[in-house]
Amino acid sequence: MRADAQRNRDRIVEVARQVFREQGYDASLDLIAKQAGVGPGTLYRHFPSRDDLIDAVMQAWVDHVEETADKALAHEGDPRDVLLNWFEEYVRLISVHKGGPAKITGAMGDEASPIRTKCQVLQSASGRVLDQLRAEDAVRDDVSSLQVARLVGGVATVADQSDLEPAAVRPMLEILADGLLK
Amino acid sequence: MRADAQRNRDRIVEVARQVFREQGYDASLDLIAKQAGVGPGTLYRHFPSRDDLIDAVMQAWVDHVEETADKALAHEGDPRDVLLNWFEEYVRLISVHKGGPAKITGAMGDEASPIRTKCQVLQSASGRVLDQLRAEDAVRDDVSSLQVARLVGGVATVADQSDLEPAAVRPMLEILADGLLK
DNA sequence: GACAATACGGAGACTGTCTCCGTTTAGCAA
DNA sequence: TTGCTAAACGGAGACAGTCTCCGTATTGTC
Repeated sequence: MRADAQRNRDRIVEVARQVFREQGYDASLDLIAKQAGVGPGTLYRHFPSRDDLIDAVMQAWVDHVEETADKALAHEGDPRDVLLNWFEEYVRLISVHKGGPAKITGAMGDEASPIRTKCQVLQSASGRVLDQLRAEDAVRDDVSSLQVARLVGGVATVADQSDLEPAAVRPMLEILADGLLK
Repeated sequence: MRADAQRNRDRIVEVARQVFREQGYDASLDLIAKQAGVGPGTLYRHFPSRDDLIDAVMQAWVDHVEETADKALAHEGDPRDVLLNWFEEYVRLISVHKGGPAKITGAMGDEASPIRTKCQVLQSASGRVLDQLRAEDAVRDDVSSLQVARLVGGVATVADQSDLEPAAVRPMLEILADGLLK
Protein backbone atom coordinates (compact mmCIF):
# COMPACT_ATOMS: atom_id res chain seq x y z
CA MET A 1 0.00 0.00 0.00
CA ARG A 2 1.21 3.47 -0.86
CA ALA A 3 2.37 5.60 2.05
CA ASP A 4 -0.32 8.24 1.64
CA ALA A 5 -3.01 5.58 1.40
CA GLN A 6 -1.80 3.99 4.62
CA ARG A 7 -1.75 7.36 6.32
CA ASN A 8 -5.31 8.12 5.29
CA ARG A 9 -6.54 4.69 6.24
CA ASP A 10 -5.05 5.01 9.70
CA ARG A 11 -6.51 8.42 10.23
CA ILE A 12 -9.96 7.30 9.13
CA VAL A 13 -9.91 4.40 11.60
CA GLU A 14 -8.71 6.65 14.38
CA VAL A 15 -11.43 9.22 13.75
CA ALA A 16 -14.07 6.52 13.31
CA ARG A 17 -13.20 5.01 16.67
CA GLN A 18 -13.76 8.32 18.34
CA VAL A 19 -16.95 9.18 16.47
CA PHE A 20 -18.42 5.72 16.99
CA ARG A 21 -17.69 6.02 20.68
CA GLU A 22 -19.52 9.33 20.83
CA GLN A 23 -22.41 8.64 18.49
CA GLY A 24 -22.70 4.89 18.15
CA TYR A 25 -22.17 2.66 15.17
CA ASP A 26 -24.74 4.43 13.03
CA ALA A 27 -22.85 7.70 12.88
CA SER A 28 -22.57 9.37 9.48
CA LEU A 29 -19.70 8.01 7.40
CA ASP A 30 -19.36 11.19 5.37
CA LEU A 31 -18.89 13.04 8.63
CA ILE A 32 -16.12 10.65 9.62
CA ALA A 33 -14.50 11.23 6.23
CA LYS A 34 -14.72 14.99 6.64
CA GLN A 35 -13.29 14.88 10.16
CA ALA A 36 -10.46 12.70 8.89
CA GLY A 37 -9.79 15.30 6.22
CA VAL A 38 -10.51 13.02 3.26
CA GLY A 39 -13.29 12.83 0.70
CA PRO A 40 -16.10 10.30 1.00
CA GLY A 41 -14.67 8.46 -2.00
CA THR A 42 -11.48 7.76 -0.09
CA LEU A 43 -13.33 6.40 2.87
CA TYR A 44 -15.50 4.13 0.72
CA ARG A 45 -12.49 2.90 -1.24
CA HIS A 46 -10.79 1.76 1.93
CA PHE A 47 -13.98 0.51 3.58
CA PRO A 48 -16.66 -0.52 1.10
CA SER A 49 -19.23 -1.04 3.83
CA ARG A 50 -19.87 0.28 7.30
CA ASP A 51 -19.09 -3.13 8.72
CA ASP A 52 -15.66 -3.11 7.14
CA LEU A 53 -14.89 0.10 8.96
CA ILE A 54 -16.28 -1.24 12.20
CA ASP A 55 -14.13 -4.30 11.78
CA ALA A 56 -11.03 -2.14 11.43
CA VAL A 57 -12.00 -0.10 14.48
CA MET A 58 -12.38 -3.27 16.51
CA GLN A 59 -8.99 -4.63 15.55
CA ALA A 60 -7.18 -3.08 18.49
CA TRP A 61 -9.82 -4.42 20.80
CA VAL A 62 -9.37 -8.06 19.80
CA ASP A 63 -6.20 -8.68 21.75
CA HIS A 64 -7.98 -7.46 24.82
CA VAL A 65 -10.55 -10.23 24.49
CA GLU A 66 -8.05 -13.05 24.86
CA GLU A 67 -6.51 -11.35 27.82
CA THR A 68 -9.88 -10.87 29.51
CA ALA A 69 -10.73 -14.53 29.01
CA ASP A 70 -7.41 -15.48 30.59
CA LYS A 71 -8.24 -13.36 33.61
CA ALA A 72 -11.67 -14.91 33.86
CA LEU A 73 -10.13 -18.36 33.78
CA ALA A 74 -7.68 -17.45 36.51
CA HIS A 75 -10.51 -16.04 38.60
CA GLU A 76 -10.72 -17.52 42.08
CA GLY A 77 -14.05 -18.92 43.13
CA ASP A 78 -16.59 -21.58 42.38
CA PRO A 79 -17.70 -22.28 38.80
CA ARG A 80 -20.70 -19.99 39.13
CA ASP A 81 -18.44 -17.08 40.05
CA VAL A 82 -16.10 -17.82 37.18
CA LEU A 83 -18.95 -18.01 34.70
CA LEU A 84 -20.64 -14.87 35.98
CA ASN A 85 -17.40 -12.97 35.99
CA TRP A 86 -16.82 -13.95 32.36
CA PHE A 87 -20.37 -13.02 31.38
CA GLU A 88 -19.99 -9.58 32.88
CA GLU A 89 -16.68 -9.07 31.11
CA TYR A 90 -18.19 -10.33 27.88
CA VAL A 91 -21.02 -7.84 28.11
CA ARG A 92 -18.58 -5.06 28.87
CA LEU A 93 -16.38 -6.03 25.94
CA ILE A 94 -19.11 -5.93 23.32
CA SER A 95 -20.81 -2.87 24.78
CA VAL A 96 -17.93 -0.46 24.25
CA HIS A 97 -19.92 1.26 21.51
CA LYS A 98 -23.63 1.89 21.35
CA GLY A 99 -25.14 -0.63 18.96
CA GLY A 100 -22.16 -2.92 19.35
CA PRO A 101 -23.93 -5.82 21.07
CA ALA A 102 -26.56 -6.07 18.34
CA LYS A 103 -23.96 -5.76 15.60
CA ILE A 104 -21.64 -8.37 17.02
CA THR A 105 -24.25 -10.83 18.21
CA GLY A 106 -26.20 -10.57 14.98
CA ALA A 107 -23.08 -11.41 12.99
CA MET A 108 -22.26 -14.34 15.26
CA GLY A 109 -22.39 -17.47 13.17
CA ASP A 110 -22.65 -15.59 9.90
CA GLU A 111 -19.85 -16.85 7.67
CA ALA A 112 -20.12 -13.92 5.30
CA SER A 113 -20.02 -11.08 7.80
CA PRO A 114 -17.14 -8.60 7.51
CA ILE A 115 -16.72 -8.71 11.28
CA ARG A 116 -16.64 -12.50 11.27
CA THR A 117 -13.09 -12.75 12.59
CA LYS A 118 -14.01 -10.63 15.59
CA CYS A 119 -16.94 -12.85 16.36
CA GLN A 120 -14.75 -15.90 16.16
CA VAL A 121 -12.30 -14.45 18.64
CA LEU A 122 -15.14 -13.78 21.06
CA GLN A 123 -16.71 -17.15 20.52
CA SER A 124 -13.48 -19.03 20.98
CA ALA A 125 -12.66 -17.05 24.12
CA SER A 126 -16.09 -18.01 25.40
CA GLY A 127 -15.40 -21.57 24.36
CA ARG A 128 -12.22 -21.67 26.41
CA VAL A 129 -14.00 -20.56 29.57
CA LEU A 130 -16.75 -23.06 28.90
CA ASP A 131 -14.29 -25.88 28.26
CA GLN A 132 -12.54 -25.35 31.53
CA LEU A 133 -15.82 -25.43 33.40
CA ARG A 134 -16.87 -28.50 31.50
CA ALA A 135 -13.62 -30.17 32.51
CA GLU A 136 -14.69 -29.56 36.10
CA ASP A 137 -18.03 -31.13 35.15
CA ALA A 138 -19.71 -27.91 36.22
CA VAL A 139 -21.74 -26.97 33.14
CA ARG A 140 -24.18 -29.00 31.10
CA ASP A 141 -22.54 -30.41 28.01
CA ASP A 142 -25.40 -30.08 25.55
CA VAL A 143 -24.71 -26.41 24.88
CA SER A 144 -22.37 -24.90 22.31
CA SER A 145 -20.22 -21.83 22.75
CA LEU A 146 -22.24 -20.26 19.95
CA GLN A 147 -25.42 -20.65 21.94
CA VAL A 148 -23.83 -19.16 25.01
CA ALA A 149 -22.42 -16.27 22.99
CA ARG A 150 -25.89 -15.62 21.63
CA LEU A 151 -27.56 -15.81 25.01
CA VAL A 152 -25.15 -13.43 26.69
CA GLY A 153 -25.12 -11.29 23.55
CA GLY A 154 -28.90 -11.13 23.71
CA VAL A 155 -28.79 -9.81 27.25
CA ALA A 156 -26.13 -7.29 26.24
CA THR A 157 -28.22 -6.19 23.26
CA VAL A 158 -31.27 -5.56 25.39
CA ALA A 159 -29.19 -3.78 28.01
CA ASP A 160 -27.63 -1.59 25.32
CA GLN A 161 -30.97 -0.70 23.76
CA SER A 162 -32.59 0.06 27.09
CA ASP A 163 -29.58 1.81 28.61
CA LEU A 164 -29.55 -0.56 31.56
CA GLU A 165 -27.12 -0.19 34.41
CA PRO A 166 -24.69 -3.06 35.04
CA ALA A 167 -26.57 -3.66 38.29
CA ALA A 168 -29.73 -4.39 36.30
CA VAL A 169 -27.87 -6.71 33.96
CA ARG A 170 -26.31 -8.84 36.66
CA PRO A 171 -29.48 -10.69 37.76
CA MET A 172 -30.24 -11.62 34.18
CA LEU A 173 -26.77 -13.04 33.77
CA GLU A 174 -27.28 -14.99 36.98
CA ILE A 175 -30.34 -16.66 35.52
CA LEU A 176 -28.34 -17.59 32.44
CA ALA A 177 -25.52 -18.96 34.53
CA ASP A 178 -27.89 -21.01 36.67
CA GLY A 179 -29.48 -22.42 33.54
CA LEU A 180 -26.09 -23.45 32.23
CA LEU A 181 -24.60 -24.95 35.36
CA LYS A 182 -25.29 -28.53 36.30
CA MET B 1 -62.27 12.80 13.98
CA ARG B 2 -63.55 13.77 10.56
CA ALA B 3 -64.74 10.94 8.36
CA ASP B 4 -62.10 11.44 5.66
CA ALA B 5 -59.38 11.59 8.26
CA GLN B 6 -60.54 8.34 9.80
CA ARG B 7 -60.62 6.73 6.38
CA ASN B 8 -57.09 7.80 5.58
CA ARG B 9 -55.82 6.74 8.95
CA ASP B 10 -57.27 3.29 8.56
CA ARG B 11 -55.87 2.87 5.10
CA ILE B 12 -52.40 3.95 6.20
CA VAL B 13 -52.39 1.42 9.02
CA GLU B 14 -53.60 -1.32 6.72
CA VAL B 15 -50.94 -0.60 4.12
CA ALA B 16 -48.26 -0.20 6.80
CA ARG B 17 -49.09 -3.61 8.26
CA GLN B 18 -48.55 -5.20 4.88
CA VAL B 19 -45.39 -3.27 4.02
CA PHE B 20 -43.86 -3.86 7.45
CA ARG B 21 -44.57 -7.55 7.08
CA GLU B 22 -42.79 -7.61 3.72
CA GLN B 23 -39.90 -5.26 4.43
CA GLY B 24 -39.56 -5.03 8.18
CA TYR B 25 -40.06 -2.10 10.50
CA ASP B 26 -37.53 0.09 8.74
CA ALA B 27 -39.48 0.34 5.51
CA SER B 28 -39.81 3.78 3.94
CA LEU B 29 -42.68 5.79 5.40
CA ASP B 30 -43.07 7.90 2.28
CA LEU B 31 -43.56 4.68 0.35
CA ILE B 32 -46.30 3.60 2.73
CA ALA B 33 -47.94 7.00 2.28
CA LYS B 34 -47.77 6.68 -1.48
CA GLN B 35 -49.17 3.15 -1.45
CA ALA B 36 -51.99 4.33 0.78
CA GLY B 37 -52.71 7.08 -1.72
CA VAL B 38 -51.97 9.97 0.62
CA GLY B 39 -49.22 12.56 0.84
CA PRO B 40 -46.37 12.23 3.33
CA GLY B 41 -47.82 15.15 5.26
CA THR B 42 -50.97 13.19 5.97
CA LEU B 43 -49.06 10.21 7.23
CA TYR B 44 -46.89 12.32 9.51
CA ARG B 45 -49.90 14.23 10.85
CA HIS B 46 -51.55 11.00 11.92
CA PHE B 47 -48.34 9.35 13.08
CA PRO B 48 -45.65 11.83 14.12
CA SER B 49 -43.05 9.12 14.53
CA ARG B 50 -42.40 5.69 13.11
CA ASP B 51 -43.12 4.17 16.49
CA ASP B 52 -46.56 5.73 16.58
CA LEU B 53 -47.36 3.98 13.32
CA ILE B 54 -45.92 0.72 14.55
CA ASP B 55 -48.03 1.05 17.66
CA ALA B 56 -51.17 1.41 15.55
CA VAL B 57 -50.21 -1.56 13.42
CA MET B 58 -49.77 -3.66 16.53
CA GLN B 59 -53.14 -2.75 17.96
CA ALA B 60 -54.96 -5.67 16.37
CA TRP B 61 -52.30 -7.98 17.63
CA VAL B 62 -52.69 -7.08 21.29
CA ASP B 63 -55.84 -9.10 21.93
CA HIS B 64 -54.02 -12.10 20.59
CA VAL B 65 -51.43 -11.80 23.33
CA GLU B 66 -53.90 -12.26 26.17
CA GLU B 67 -55.43 -15.21 24.42
CA THR B 68 -52.05 -16.84 23.88
CA ALA B 69 -51.16 -16.41 27.52
CA ASP B 70 -54.45 -18.05 28.49
CA LYS B 71 -53.63 -21.00 26.30
CA ALA B 72 -50.16 -21.26 27.80
CA LEU B 73 -51.67 -21.26 31.28
CA ALA B 74 -54.09 -24.02 30.33
CA HIS B 75 -51.27 -26.03 28.85
CA GLU B 76 -51.01 -29.52 30.26
CA GLY B 77 -47.66 -30.57 31.60
CA ASP B 78 -45.10 -29.83 34.26
CA PRO B 79 -44.01 -26.27 35.03
CA ARG B 80 -41.04 -26.52 32.69
CA ASP B 81 -43.32 -27.39 29.79
CA VAL B 82 -45.68 -24.56 30.61
CA LEU B 83 -42.86 -22.07 30.83
CA LEU B 84 -41.19 -23.27 27.64
CA ASN B 85 -44.45 -23.26 25.77
CA TRP B 86 -45.07 -19.69 26.84
CA PHE B 87 -41.54 -18.64 25.88
CA GLU B 88 -41.94 -20.08 22.41
CA GLU B 89 -45.26 -18.33 21.96
CA TYR B 90 -43.78 -15.11 23.27
CA VAL B 91 -40.97 -15.26 20.76
CA ARG B 92 -43.44 -15.99 17.99
CA LEU B 93 -45.65 -13.10 19.05
CA ILE B 94 -42.96 -10.45 18.98
CA SER B 95 -41.28 -11.83 15.86
CA VAL B 96 -44.18 -11.28 13.48
CA HIS B 97 -42.24 -8.48 11.80
CA LYS B 98 -38.53 -8.29 11.14
CA GLY B 99 -37.01 -5.92 13.67
CA GLY B 100 -39.96 -6.40 15.99
CA PRO B 101 -38.16 -8.15 18.84
CA ALA B 102 -35.54 -5.41 19.11
CA LYS B 103 -38.16 -2.68 18.89
CA ILE B 104 -40.45 -4.18 21.51
CA THR B 105 -37.79 -5.39 23.90
CA GLY B 106 -35.88 -2.13 23.66
CA ALA B 107 -39.00 -0.20 24.61
CA MET B 108 -39.75 -2.53 27.50
CA GLY B 109 -39.63 -0.52 30.67
CA ASP B 110 -39.42 2.80 28.87
CA GLU B 111 -42.21 4.98 30.20
CA ALA B 112 -42.00 7.42 27.31
CA SER B 113 -42.10 4.98 24.43
CA PRO B 114 -45.01 5.27 21.99
CA ILE B 115 -45.41 1.50 22.03
CA ARG B 116 -45.43 1.43 25.81
CA THR B 117 -48.96 0.06 26.08
CA LYS B 118 -48.05 -2.89 23.88
CA CYS B 119 -45.08 -3.66 26.06
CA GLN B 120 -47.25 -3.54 29.13
CA VAL B 121 -49.69 -6.02 27.66
CA LEU B 122 -46.85 -8.39 26.91
CA GLN B 123 -45.25 -7.91 30.25
CA SER B 124 -48.45 -8.44 32.17
CA ALA B 125 -49.25 -11.54 30.16
CA SER B 126 -45.81 -12.82 31.02
CA GLY B 127 -46.47 -11.84 34.61
CA ARG B 128 -49.64 -13.94 34.72
CA VAL B 129 -47.83 -17.04 33.53
CA LEU B 130 -45.07 -16.40 36.00
CA ASP B 131 -47.49 -15.83 38.87
CA GLN B 132 -49.23 -19.12 38.28
CA LEU B 133 -45.91 -20.95 38.29
CA ARG B 134 -44.85 -19.09 41.39
CA ALA B 135 -48.06 -20.17 43.07
CA GLU B 136 -46.97 -23.72 42.40
CA ASP B 137 -43.62 -22.78 43.93
CA ALA B 138 -41.98 -23.77 40.68
CA VAL B 139 -39.98 -20.66 39.78
CA ARG B 140 -37.55 -18.62 41.82
CA ASP B 141 -39.18 -15.58 43.30
CA ASP B 142 -36.37 -13.09 43.00
CA VAL B 143 -37.11 -12.35 39.35
CA SER B 144 -39.50 -9.79 37.91
CA SER B 145 -41.67 -10.19 34.84
CA LEU B 146 -39.70 -7.33 33.31
CA GLN B 147 -36.49 -9.30 33.64
CA VAL B 148 -38.07 -12.35 32.09
CA ALA B 149 -39.52 -10.30 29.26
CA ARG B 150 -36.08 -8.89 28.62
CA LEU B 151 -34.37 -12.26 28.71
CA VAL B 152 -36.78 -13.91 26.33
CA GLY B 153 -36.88 -10.74 24.25
CA GLY B 154 -33.10 -10.85 24.05
CA VAL B 155 -33.18 -14.36 22.66
CA ALA B 156 -35.88 -13.33 20.18
CA THR B 157 -33.83 -10.30 19.13
CA VAL B 158 -30.77 -12.39 18.42
CA ALA B 159 -32.85 -14.99 16.60
CA ASP B 160 -34.46 -12.28 14.50
CA GLN B 161 -31.15 -10.66 13.61
CA SER B 162 -29.48 -13.95 12.76
CA ASP B 163 -32.49 -15.47 11.01
CA LEU B 164 -32.46 -18.45 13.32
CA GLU B 165 -34.89 -21.34 12.91
CA PRO B 166 -37.26 -22.05 15.81
CA ALA B 167 -35.35 -25.30 16.31
CA ALA B 168 -32.20 -23.28 17.04
CA VAL B 169 -34.04 -21.02 19.44
CA ARG B 170 -35.57 -23.77 21.53
CA PRO B 171 -32.37 -24.89 23.32
CA MET B 172 -31.65 -21.32 24.31
CA LEU B 173 -35.10 -20.97 25.79
CA GLU B 174 -34.53 -24.22 27.67
CA ILE B 175 -31.47 -22.74 29.32
CA LEU B 176 -33.50 -19.71 30.34
CA ALA B 177 -36.28 -21.87 31.70
CA ASP B 178 -33.86 -24.00 33.69
CA GLY B 179 -32.29 -20.88 35.13
CA LEU B 180 -35.69 -19.64 36.23
CA LEU B 181 -37.13 -22.81 37.69
CA LYS B 182 -36.38 -23.80 41.23
C1' DG C 1 -75.35 27.66 0.81
C1' DA C 2 -72.02 29.81 3.43
C1' DC C 3 -68.41 29.55 6.69
C1' DA C 4 -65.13 27.89 9.96
C1' DA C 5 -62.58 24.17 11.26
C1' DT C 6 -60.28 20.44 9.86
C1' DA C 7 -57.60 17.80 6.86
C1' DC C 8 -55.07 17.12 2.62
C1' DG C 9 -50.85 16.70 -0.32
C1' DG C 10 -46.87 17.63 -2.57
C1' DA C 11 -42.94 20.61 -3.29
C1' DG C 12 -38.82 20.97 -1.28
C1' DA C 13 -35.27 21.45 2.55
C1' DC C 14 -32.30 18.55 4.79
C1' DT C 15 -29.39 14.51 5.84
C1' DG C 16 -26.99 10.42 4.82
C1' DT C 17 -25.18 6.89 1.32
C1' DC C 18 -22.40 5.87 -2.33
C1' DT C 19 -20.21 6.56 -7.16
C1' DC C 20 -17.87 8.46 -10.96
C1' DC C 21 -14.20 10.56 -12.99
C1' DG C 22 -11.00 14.45 -13.68
C1' DT C 23 -6.98 15.67 -10.91
C1' DT C 24 -3.09 14.81 -7.98
C1' DT C 25 0.64 12.26 -5.96
C1' DA C 26 3.99 8.58 -4.74
C1' DG C 27 7.45 5.82 -6.12
C1' DC C 28 10.43 4.06 -9.47
C1' DA C 29 13.53 3.89 -13.38
C1' DA C 30 16.46 6.19 -16.53
C1' DT D 1 16.64 15.22 -11.43
C1' DT D 2 13.34 14.31 -14.36
C1' DG D 3 9.66 11.87 -16.46
C1' DC D 4 6.33 8.44 -16.29
C1' DT D 5 2.63 5.46 -14.69
C1' DA D 6 -0.06 3.18 -11.50
C1' DA D 7 -2.27 4.29 -7.47
C1' DA D 8 -4.88 7.18 -4.79
C1' DC D 9 -7.49 11.27 -3.98
C1' DG D 10 -11.73 14.11 -3.35
C1' DG D 11 -15.74 16.34 -4.19
C1' DA D 12 -19.71 17.09 -7.13
C1' DG D 13 -23.79 15.03 -7.58
C1' DA D 14 -27.28 11.15 -8.11
C1' DC D 15 -30.25 8.88 -5.17
C1' DA D 16 -33.20 7.69 -1.16
C1' DG D 17 -35.41 8.63 3.10
C1' DT D 18 -37.30 11.94 6.65
C1' DC D 19 -40.10 15.52 7.78
C1' DT D 20 -42.31 20.35 7.25
C1' DC D 21 -44.76 24.17 5.48
C1' DC D 22 -48.49 26.23 3.57
C1' DG D 23 -51.78 26.96 -0.21
C1' DT D 24 -55.77 24.21 -1.39
C1' DA D 25 -59.69 21.25 -0.68
C1' DT D 26 -63.12 18.93 2.05
C1' DT D 27 -66.30 18.23 5.89
C1' DG D 28 -69.92 19.16 8.86
C1' DT D 29 -72.70 22.63 10.95
C1' DC D 30 -75.82 26.64 11.41
